[in-house]
Amino acid sequence: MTKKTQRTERRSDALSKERIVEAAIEILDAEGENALTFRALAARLATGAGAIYWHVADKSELLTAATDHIIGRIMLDADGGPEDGIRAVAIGIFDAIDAHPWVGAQLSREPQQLAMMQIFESVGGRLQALGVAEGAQFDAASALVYYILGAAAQNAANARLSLAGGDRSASLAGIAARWAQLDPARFPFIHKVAPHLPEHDDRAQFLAGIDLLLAGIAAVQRGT
Amino acid sequence: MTKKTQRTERRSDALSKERIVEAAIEILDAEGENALTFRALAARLATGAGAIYWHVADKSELLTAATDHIIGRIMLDADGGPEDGIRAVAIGIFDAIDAHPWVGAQLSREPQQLAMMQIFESVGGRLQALGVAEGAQFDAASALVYYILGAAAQNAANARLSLAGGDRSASLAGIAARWAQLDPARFPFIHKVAPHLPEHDDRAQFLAGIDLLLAGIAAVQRGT
DNA sequence: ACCTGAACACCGTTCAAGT
DNA sequence: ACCTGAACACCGTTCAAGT
Repeated sequence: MTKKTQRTERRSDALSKERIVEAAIEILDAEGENALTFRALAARLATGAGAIYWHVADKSELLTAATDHIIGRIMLDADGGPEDGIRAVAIGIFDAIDAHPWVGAQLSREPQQLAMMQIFESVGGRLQALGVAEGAQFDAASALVYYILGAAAQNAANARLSLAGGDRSASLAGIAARWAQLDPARFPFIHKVAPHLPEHDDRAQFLAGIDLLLAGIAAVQRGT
Repeated sequence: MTKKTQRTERRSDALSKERIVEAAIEILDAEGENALTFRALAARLATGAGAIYWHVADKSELLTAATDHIIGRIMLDADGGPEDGIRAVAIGIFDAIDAHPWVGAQLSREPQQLAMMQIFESVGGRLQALGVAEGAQFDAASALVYYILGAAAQNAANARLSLAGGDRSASLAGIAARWAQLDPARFPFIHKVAPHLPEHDDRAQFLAGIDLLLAGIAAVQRGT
């Protein structure tokens, strides 16, 4: 019969690393990497800037945790046979970085973080299932992971540009225009390719690269 | 017969973009990315911080110019047949980033810079010489460039770690130790691979990845 | 144990003033 | 035209002080 029970709502939101990371992700997604400051984060969490340091060592740990959070979720639902599994992992990462460009930058900044290890493990394990020779597995896994991260970082950077200047097809057209300005004598290949850029599908091209690597791995395996 | 000609030595070193970029490269190489500030740069050039802005728009342009400077030199001396030329370009970039880790980070940050275009052109042109079908050239070139940049960024990050903690083999051993601590049930592949890490050769592994891609490109070409 | 918020040291960048 | 250096706005991080 206590009428004045815990009417104070008990701030269900006592600060925690998890809540901090979630708020950081919201800021990163909505306003980009530059907008994530401890002051902005503290304001959003309605606390002092210093409070965050009780739960998180520094900004680097915050970004690492945010990246692990995103990638960790992805890695759960990659399925299918070994080859398709590798494609699924790759596409999962690609789409995650499309949705959260800052993840791409962070992955290539901090190679020892858990997210990287998960990617490496899930690719490597599937290569084993694919029957790749023991001695070749490490190199093959590295190649796939390097490729995935390289594409990820590039896409993150391009997304950053698009964020600044309009939509995707507009910014592709802008890039094509810049390419066309390069000296044709010095850059013949780029000139030949530039017109195809606006119609070009990042995601399909990314997958094509994965398939090239898988084809190379298969070719080496059968001794071609 | 003017005795007091220009005895003032005429500071042969009037500020210029080129001198600024060179000084920036020296700081980046010697003390890392964090050490490059406009104040440090001004001090080294014996001028005011603001003077630099007369020659360079901002820090981003400075890093872009420094990166273009390094990569531009590399691209001149890649030689050999088309396949070997691609390997030479790749190894040139790898070694450049080994010597200047900050280049690796910068390349994946600014994909539209001249250095990237040169890499793309020199890889793409050689694919054409290799006889890769028109429609497959763009994807193949992208795959190679993504891979090269991904490996570059990872190596840059690892070099940053080594710079902090001792030499390369020591830091590889450190990484192997961290890998061994991961849960073996969740990370069986990493556990199998960890012991091979200390004896492992970054550069050879990087080249192995290039060869996988070239093998894949060849396989697709002959329709396998 | 956890939070507050002022303070510190340090940035990139600008700009009035000099030559 | 080019340089100087103080000033501005803004960081990450620390820490004495509170509850």
